[in-house]
Amino acid sequence: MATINEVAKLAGVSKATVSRVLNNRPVSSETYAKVMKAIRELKYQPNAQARSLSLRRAKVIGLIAPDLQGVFHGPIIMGVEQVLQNNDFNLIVSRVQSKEYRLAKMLKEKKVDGLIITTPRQIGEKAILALKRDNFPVVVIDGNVGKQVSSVEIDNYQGAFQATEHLIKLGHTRIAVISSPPSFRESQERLLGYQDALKQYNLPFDSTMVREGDYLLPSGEREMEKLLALPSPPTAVFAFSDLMAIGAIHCLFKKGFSVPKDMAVIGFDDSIVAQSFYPPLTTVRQPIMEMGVVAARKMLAILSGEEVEPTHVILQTSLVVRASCGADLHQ
Amino acid sequence: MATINEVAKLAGVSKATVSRVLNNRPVSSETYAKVMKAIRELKYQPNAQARSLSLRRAKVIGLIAPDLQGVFHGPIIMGVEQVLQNNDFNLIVSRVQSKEYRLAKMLKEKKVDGLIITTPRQIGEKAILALKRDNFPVVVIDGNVGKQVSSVEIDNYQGAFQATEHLIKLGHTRIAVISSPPSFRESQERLLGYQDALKQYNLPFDSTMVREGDYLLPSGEREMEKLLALPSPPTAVFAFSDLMAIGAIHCLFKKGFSVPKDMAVIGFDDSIVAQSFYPPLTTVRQPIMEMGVVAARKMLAILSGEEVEPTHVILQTSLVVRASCGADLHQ
DNA sequence: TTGTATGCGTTATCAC
DNA sequence: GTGATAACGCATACAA
Repeated sequence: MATINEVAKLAGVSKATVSRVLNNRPVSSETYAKVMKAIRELKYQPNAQARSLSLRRAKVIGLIAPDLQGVFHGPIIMGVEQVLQNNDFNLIVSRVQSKEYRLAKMLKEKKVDGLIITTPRQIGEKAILALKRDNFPVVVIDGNVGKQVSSVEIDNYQGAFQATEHLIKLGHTRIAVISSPPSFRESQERLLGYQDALKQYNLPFDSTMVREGDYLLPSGEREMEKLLALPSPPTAVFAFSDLMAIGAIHCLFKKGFSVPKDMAVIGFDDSIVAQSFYPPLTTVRQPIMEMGVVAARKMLAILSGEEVEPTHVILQTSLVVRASCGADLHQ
Repeated sequence: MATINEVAKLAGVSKATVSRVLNNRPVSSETYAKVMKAIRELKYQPNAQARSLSLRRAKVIGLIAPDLQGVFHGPIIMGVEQVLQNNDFNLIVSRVQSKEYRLAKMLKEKKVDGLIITTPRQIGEKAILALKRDNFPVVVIDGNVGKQVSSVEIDNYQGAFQATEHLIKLGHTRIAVISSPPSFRESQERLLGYQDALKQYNLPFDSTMVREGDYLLPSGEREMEKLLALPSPPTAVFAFSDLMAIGAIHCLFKKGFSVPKDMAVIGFDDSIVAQSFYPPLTTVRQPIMEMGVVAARKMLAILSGEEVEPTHVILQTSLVVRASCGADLHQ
């Protein structure tokens, strides 16, 4: 590959001048033409590494996630990459490993200009705050590490409220919940939304109605079974993930029950499994890809100096009514 | 951040010596100790960009895909990133845009050392061959661009044969196919596997039994409907994706049919939707993540000079028997 | 407007 | 074993 020196030589100018036309700085139209001609002839392509070293920025940002696929992190990657690509940045993705030090490494090596960290449960708040303290650009998705670091989250409270309210308006009074681990912040937020909806409609809160799952299908199936064994079982169940909702339905189907006739079921996420299941799942839609988009925009704003103070955006959920609760069966 | 110069100064040695300890070259144990002490004190971290510029390799490889999420490309990314991380490489992911030139750009800029390209339908054979001609390290996943470029694919023929044979052994003689677009190579390979299985068991091939879908759910539903309208409908259907198989089942359920009692349905992929659907889908499993793993290993081998001649590995599929064909209902 | 010289932070090639 | 010094390829302050 040709270098800037060869282009300069062929065009009969100094490499400083070549650099100028590359960066759209004022040059005479004649030299511009000469240089462009040489660039084309040599098929010259600037070396990104040399440029990065000189400019002290890589035009690469890193994304750290516990998982690089799946219904949650997949769309986030899509969203992030989309806006980065439109701004001529590249995206390095990395799955977080046990050794948390890897996190800071990419930044300190200057391999990336900033880091977007999603669902930083395994990483730990202190590690992220340490980065922030060293003044590294950091944006967190779906995690709470304090007000010092910019973040984008979704409104878990509101999502849970919507789901519960939907069930209540359908006439249900005994509404069970299959939750995620209580230690997760979103579990608490969603549980609060559920309880507040109950309260607002003067329905009693019954602690036997809330079961703990782990977001995956088998836990939904398992907890539904326990719910069914209750002296007074629920008539509707709100699962904190689509997969657990589907797991609950598996249990119901195996026992010969019908959905939504015998039991209304509502999920959370609106992932591909919600749309493709039969009956199509009513669920709370998380604007997942948009989280990635917003996070990437925020990172770019930080890098360009537009955003100096950390900000926190909370994206709204929306209820997607399909067939698993008995409304709008015309899907 | 400290540089190698500051470390040298603090340790009272030259930066060449610091570089030596960093790269495990012979130094006296005393100087080694001095340098390490200085490194620790300054929290020195080598600058990856400077190193890349000097070494002319970035220790980054790029992955170009039509999509960065979903049941196919998500696992591929996982597989690739896993082996790269274990070898201290980073992964830049990029969704292929209309402008194909972006493809070569990362390579020519030396932002990445090599490129893994998946499902290169939109990219075009000539663009990839052009890269190969310029001697850029390239590995293709799930695409055929000729013997010149290393590739990893799955055995579509065998997968289709397995699926068809399974249905035949279950007693079916009228087996329909919901295919993918005939222009796709894998469509042809799978169709051949289907036909050969028929032939091997002395079953006639009926062209009205093969319908064309587009891998997505609605097309499965649509084509199932047409199949049902036939004078002599099939008793089993083999869809070339899980989503189309599920679409077919949607159609069946809406018409009051039961699966597998009234119709056996088999899919292809073994994606998350196959496992979570009810009835759980019998399907042909593609070792998707493994494709990523193999591709990444191959890329590393190319870069280290181990692999000089292009090789082509074909991964085997396996039949996952669940409930949608009536066998092994004990799932 | 253009050229010269220097810096960016490494590694590598020499000498010593 | 160790230390100068020259690349690596680009951007830029300063001169001209």
